[in-house]
Parts: sequence; C-alpha cells; structure tokens
Amino acid sequence: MCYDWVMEKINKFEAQREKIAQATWAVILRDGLENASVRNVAQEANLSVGSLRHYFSTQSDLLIYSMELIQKKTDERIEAMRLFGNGPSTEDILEVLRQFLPLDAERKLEMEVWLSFSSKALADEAIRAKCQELLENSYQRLRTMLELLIFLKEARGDLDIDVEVVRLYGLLEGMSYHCIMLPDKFTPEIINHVLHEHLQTLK
Amino acid sequence: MCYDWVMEKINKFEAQREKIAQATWAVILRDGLENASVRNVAQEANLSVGSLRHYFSTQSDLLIYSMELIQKKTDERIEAMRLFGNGPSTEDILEVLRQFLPLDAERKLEMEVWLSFSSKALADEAIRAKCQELLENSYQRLRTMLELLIFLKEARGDLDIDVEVVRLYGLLEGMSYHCIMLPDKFTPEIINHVLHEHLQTLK
DNA sequence: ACCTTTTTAATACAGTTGTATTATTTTATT
DNA sequence: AATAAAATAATACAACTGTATTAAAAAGGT
Repeated sequence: MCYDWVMEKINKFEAQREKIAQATWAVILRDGLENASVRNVAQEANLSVGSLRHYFSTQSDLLIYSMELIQKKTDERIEAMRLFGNGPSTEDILEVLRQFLPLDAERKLEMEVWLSFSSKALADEAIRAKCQELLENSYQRLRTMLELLIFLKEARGDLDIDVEVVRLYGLLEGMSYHCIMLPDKFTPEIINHVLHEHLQTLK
Repeated sequence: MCYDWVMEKINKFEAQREKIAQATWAVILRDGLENASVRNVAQEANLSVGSLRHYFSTQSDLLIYSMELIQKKTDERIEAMRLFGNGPSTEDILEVLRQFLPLDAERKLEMEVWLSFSSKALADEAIRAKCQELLENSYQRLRTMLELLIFLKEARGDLDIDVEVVRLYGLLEGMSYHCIMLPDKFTPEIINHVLHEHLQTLK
C-alpha cells in the first residue's frame, strides 16, 4: 500500500524527468547541443525554467541524464525482445548487433543525439566519464556476442577475438556515423548488408 | 614583380586566417565547440573581436574555414609525402590509409575537432553540406586505394568493392572514434594492427 | 611630410545564458 | 477546513553572445 504509493510517486517524478530529457533530445536534434539551453528545453517541454529546476538542479545533471537515457532505451528494447530465452541463437545475436546500427528512425535519432554528446565529451569531464563508461559496456556486450558466435560455430574458433571485437565494434560505429552523415549514400539497407557480409568473413 | 607582391599579400592574409582557425581548434579542444565564441577565439589568437572580424565577417565563416582546414592539412601532408612517385606501391597505399587513423598527436587533434563539427552538422545546414562534401571526397579516395590494392594483387579480384569500401571506411572511422574516446583501450598501436589484420583478410 | 590603405582595437546594442530567489498554484495530508 | 508538501511559475542577476559601428594605430605609397 505505502510501498506502492512511494513507487508511484517516484515513477511520476521519473516520468517527468524522462519527458524533459526527450525534450532535450528534440532541441539537440533541431538546434544542436549548443542551443539546448535550459530555457529552450523548458519551452520544448512546456514548462517554466523554475519548474524544470525542480527536476534537474543543474544543466549538467540534465545533460548527463539525457545521455544515460539513450543507453536505457537501448537496454529496454533489447530486454523487451526476450532474446536468449531458449539459450543463444544466431538470430538473437544478429538482433543485438543490429541494435548498434541506425536501422530505424528511433535508433537513428538516438545515435544523432549520442554523436552530439560525444563531441561535448571531449571538453567536459563529467560527460566524458559517462560516455566512456557506456562505450565500455557496449564493447563488453559485443565481445560477448562474438564469443557466442564462436560457440555456435558461426565464427571460426581460431579468430583472434581481441582483434575481431575491435574490428566489429569499429565497423558498426563507423557505418552508423556514415549512415547519419550521408544517409543517401549509406542507407540502412546497405550498412545492414555490409554487416552480414562482414560476419560471413568470420566463418 | 607586381604578381609576387599580390601573392605575398594574399599569403599574409591567408596565413592570419589560418592562425585564427588554429586558435579556433585550440578553443574547441579545450572548451568545446559551444564555447568557441568570437571573443574566446579572438583572445586565443591575441586579437580583438573587431580585428578578427576583418578576417571572418561572420562566425559561420570562421567555423566553415576551420573545418576545411582539417582537410587541407591532410591533403598537404599526403602531398608532402610524394607518394606514388614511381607508380602505385603497397606501402604508399598503406600510408594513405593510415592518414585516416589518429596515429599521431596532430591527426588525433584534427579528428577531435572534426568530431565536434560533425555534431554541429546535424543542426547546421552550412556545416552539414561542407561535412558531407568532405566525407564524399574521403570515400572516393578510399575507393581508389582499394582499387589499387586489387590492381597490385594485394586484395582479391573477386571482392565486391562496393561492400569493401563501406567496410573499410566504416572500420577506419569507427576505430578512430574509439581511439579518441577511449585512448587507453584503443591505442594507436592496436588500431593500426587491426587495420593491417583487416587488410590481410582481403587477400 | 602627407595621404591612403590595411590592420587592429574599442565600444555599443539587443538578445541570451545558467543559476538563484521568491511567488503562486495544485495536490496531499491531517 | 487548515496545513503542508509538491509542482509550477515569474523575476532577477551577472555574465556572455554575434554583430555593427566607430576609432585608432600601423604600414605602404607618393
């Protein structure tokens, strides 16, 4: 009873924070990160600056949270797919790998926002630390996927996994970047196809 | 005589513009692109705002020029190597490919600045157009390098070059990004090694 | 020496920024 | 109904921003 109420309260607060973070995304995409001022974000979220301050006491808090939300959304998406329910399968692994490419509008949006944060990370210690943490997580996840591919005999057992994870992660990252920057040339279909061709070379 | 004087005049003007652009780089790296205001750049270049305005009438002009300077520096570097003097050679090709990775401080610096501009390109039409133009140029250059590798029998003739150029370019771009963001994990040595391993798989 | 051009600088303007403080409204509790 | 807490809002402050205008200094030409 009391526990449920507390959880609902927290969820309401958290839902508003998430709504504000998504308004931040919208501003970043439309006007660039440098124009994601607290006023512009507040306007986008239909709040006043004072009101927004109730949820994020500093702009830095807001940006960090907005960045973390990208990873949270990815994790939720993967979780919702119920992958690996019956043990590892090739198709599930591919599905995880595909989450690293902007193959739909949602993912593309997130990656564009992420790119903006990457840029800011170079000069902002807090953003950088968070960025690095999330990249490390992705690296581990990809390494695990590669190990599973080898386990499933979908990749050769003699591969140097240290090299291959750098190669795969680099490929995914680079193609994503190109797909964002030159969407007419590097279409989702093309980069998805190249990913599959790449995986074929691992057999 | 008169021609030499005009050229010297232009070179002097151009040299000052380049100096200002490099001050812009310095500010971007230290404080982020969003803090590369005309005042901060002017201060970095030891000029006043009015003085800076003599060389770049708008901030946008300054940023575009600063972005173009990255490519100009790369081209100059490649030019200075006198590659392909005696026709194509494998080592020369590798040298060009290595220019796509942050293997030294200069290149790393340029790529960090480039990352900042990429981010800004998402919301700024002028920057985006210039970004896309430069990326297209790089794509073509890489495609040419791949074709030369095939010609030199350093890559199989049956490769699908459309796939391989996307793969190679993606790999180079992605590893560069990782080297910038996680320099302790993705060291220049590692990414250089992975590039070579990748090229081995093309044989 | 004087005049012109180039380079550098100072100042102003209107607008924006993150943060702080105070106020008001809404919701929840007693 | 009264009180307290939560949510929203308005206002202020000091500093910063790109651009415009005017001024001054330095360099070049006659």
